[in-house]
Amino acid sequence: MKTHLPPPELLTVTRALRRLAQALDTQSKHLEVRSGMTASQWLCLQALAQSSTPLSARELADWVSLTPGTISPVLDRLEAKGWVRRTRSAEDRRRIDLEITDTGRTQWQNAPGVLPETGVAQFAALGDARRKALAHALDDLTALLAPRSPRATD
Amino acid sequence: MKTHLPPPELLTVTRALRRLAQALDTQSKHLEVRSGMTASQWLCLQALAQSSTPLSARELADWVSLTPGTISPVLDRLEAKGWVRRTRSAEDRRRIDLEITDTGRTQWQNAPGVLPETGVAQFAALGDARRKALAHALDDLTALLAPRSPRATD
DNA sequence: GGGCGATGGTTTGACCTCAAATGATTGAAG
DNA sequence: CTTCAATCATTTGAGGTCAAACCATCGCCC
Repeated sequence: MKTHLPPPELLTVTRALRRLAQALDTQSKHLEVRSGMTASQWLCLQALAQSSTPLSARELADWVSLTPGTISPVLDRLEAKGWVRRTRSAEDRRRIDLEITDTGRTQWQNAPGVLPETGVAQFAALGDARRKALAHALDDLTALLAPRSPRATD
Repeated sequence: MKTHLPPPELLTVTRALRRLAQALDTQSKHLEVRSGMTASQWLCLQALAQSSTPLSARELADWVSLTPGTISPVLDRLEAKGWVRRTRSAEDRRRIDLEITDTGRTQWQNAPGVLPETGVAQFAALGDARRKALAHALDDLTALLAPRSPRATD
């Protein structure tokens, strides 16, 4: 029996999460018109830009916390724009080696991030302690609500 | 020039937000197989269930923080299942009066929420102060990152 | 060498989301 | 009364997301 009725804060949390999710989506669209890349594409580029070695599709998917099926069409678009290179691996012909191209790297560097800039600026302007507190609280909440860690590697 | 380089907490925040967004999506799929309704559908039902008077499409859209164009197909599916009723308003024939049906209400009441139950339980089990603190922090962050309040009414 | 299960990537089907375009209907201004 | 801009809902087009089905390839075992 569900004795404990839900605490009132739950509504607040739900609302806030929805708004955040929506903000992420909105920023993604904004990013798209400004830089020609969506948030997912940005994230993939980031992962590839920061990796020293080529990634396989699964590795990239793990890195950005998405499924291989999801990033496949994303990579199609990135490849079409000439921002990533897909090459079949020589050793294991099932694998695809993913690499960012030079133009892809440039595009990524010049693009605004996945969070709205004004928000980021305000966040950065907060005091160090306050920032840490917010980040920590959000992390805690994430641990509660998104328990299945997408990366068991840490 | 972007003088202040981003604070390190930003990466944490970004990651956490992505995981939360993904958790919401996952829960939505889960909700779908368990109750035959997705998160958006659940939210629409909730709004209609809690409103004493019929809502127009725009009012409902505002309430759930979505656009009219988004909820239109959602309502199609809810109507097809017989969980909401769409009736053209008599006074203003442009308007659609949206109402939840009895079966819709029952379905909504019996469905798990839009947040993963285990997470909700853990959250509820926290101390009152801790809960409030988390909710408040999340709210602050939302105010920063999702400034365009969808509801100026409070 | 010939199966055969495991692994890697892609495709499919169903849904969500938004901005912009469309079609109806209203209300106000001539 | 007619017109015309504003408002309401829906449709369209482009993307994202997942699970599950699919095909290719590898590696092992006989």
